[in-house]
Amino acid sequence: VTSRTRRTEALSRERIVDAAVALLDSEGVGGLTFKALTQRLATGAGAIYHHVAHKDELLSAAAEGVVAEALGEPAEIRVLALRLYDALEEHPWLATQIGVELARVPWGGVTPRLLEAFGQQVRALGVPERGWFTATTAVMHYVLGAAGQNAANNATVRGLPPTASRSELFDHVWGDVDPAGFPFTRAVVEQVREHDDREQFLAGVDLVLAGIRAVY
Amino acid sequence: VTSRTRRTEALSRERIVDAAVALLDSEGVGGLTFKALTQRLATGAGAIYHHVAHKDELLSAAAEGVVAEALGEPAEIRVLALRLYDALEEHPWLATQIGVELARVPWGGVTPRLLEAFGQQVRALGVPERGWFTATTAVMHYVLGAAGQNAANNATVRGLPPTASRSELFDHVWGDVDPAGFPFTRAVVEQVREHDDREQFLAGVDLVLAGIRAVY
DNA sequence: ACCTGAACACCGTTCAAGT
DNA sequence: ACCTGAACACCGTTCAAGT
Repeated sequence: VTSRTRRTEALSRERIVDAAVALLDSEGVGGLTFKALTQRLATGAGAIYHHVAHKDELLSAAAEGVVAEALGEPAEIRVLALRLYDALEEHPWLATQIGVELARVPWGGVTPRLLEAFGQQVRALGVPERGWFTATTAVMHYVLGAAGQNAANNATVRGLPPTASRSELFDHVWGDVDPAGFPFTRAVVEQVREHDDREQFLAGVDLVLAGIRAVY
Repeated sequence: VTSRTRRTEALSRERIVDAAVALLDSEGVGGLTFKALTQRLATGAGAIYHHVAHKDELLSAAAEGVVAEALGEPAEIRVLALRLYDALEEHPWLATQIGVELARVPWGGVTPRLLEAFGQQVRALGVPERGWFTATTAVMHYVLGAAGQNAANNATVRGLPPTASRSELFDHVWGDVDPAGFPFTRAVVEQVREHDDREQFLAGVDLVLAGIRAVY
């Protein structure tokens, strides 16, 4: 006999983190509460604290799992960049959380993982040791920043009525910006309207790569 | 006669935002609560809501004020970068908040301000219009990412006993990272130990600038 | 050891009442 | 119009009690 809300598996850190990721994906950062988590896992709040020290650790673990999966096997920088681009699109909450992780001291799991994955490829490009840090962080920060901003835009598109055009999205993003005071911004937005987001993103990666080649 | 908790000035949006920045600077993000704010301003919670829609708007306004002041008059990219570097060091909470602002749709005041300031300088470099967006976002994301991470590190130093050496800081940042699984990260940390943070940061800016010159 | 769930301290926000 | 501050709904975390 099975009860109506039977516990399929024993509670574990892994099951808790998986449930957290599912909640973050479907409800956003605000959706991850201990109430929602205990309901989904059919357990009590204390049970979760038996596997995880506090909510921050849960968010870190969620981010690390997704980042680790996205980075996957070693690959050239453009491939790593696109994998993160896709991961951020799939998990929009990840952009902000990666920002939190990079600012965390001492370093958690996400920061060394990113540094290592991109760094090994920078080394493979033939960059001398003195340039490793500069080159790696330049790539990393561009990739995470640009991919994060793109993810936020796309998450907004999904929230608009499905008939909304790409133009309407841009008008929505543009918002209340005063065109008079921001001539450059206005020109850039008009120009981006016609470009493919992914190509635009890769152009930025190539720009940083060109800088690496020019300097080292 | 003056009462003991006299109200020096009438409440205004500006005074509220100033108090918020002061609280954020001294207590961190966690220190900005309506309780602390009402105490500091000697008022009630409702009074604040009469000038500001909700806490998010308060954080946005705080970030915009600081960013606007940091950007100041137009200047070449390296100067803008250093101004932001210093501003983030002085206001560590700003790093995370800028991340939030860049992900906000529709755009708030911070994003167009940053895009405009850097963009005008990119244009001045002679970059053709098709490269404006790519070049500007590449610079912007590197500057904000690198400066933010540096700010987080320095905020941690300030929290350590004043006798703590730069080496001890690095050991603290390094934390529990397993050297075996992260050979590149280990090498980079050892190398960064001996460099000046600000020069390191500027080297990254120059790397991106070299990329811009190489591509356009 | 692992789990339950009521209790606690704290938070952002609202609103009837005051001036 | 501007302000007061108690009340409300909600949140993360704790802990005595159960198995």
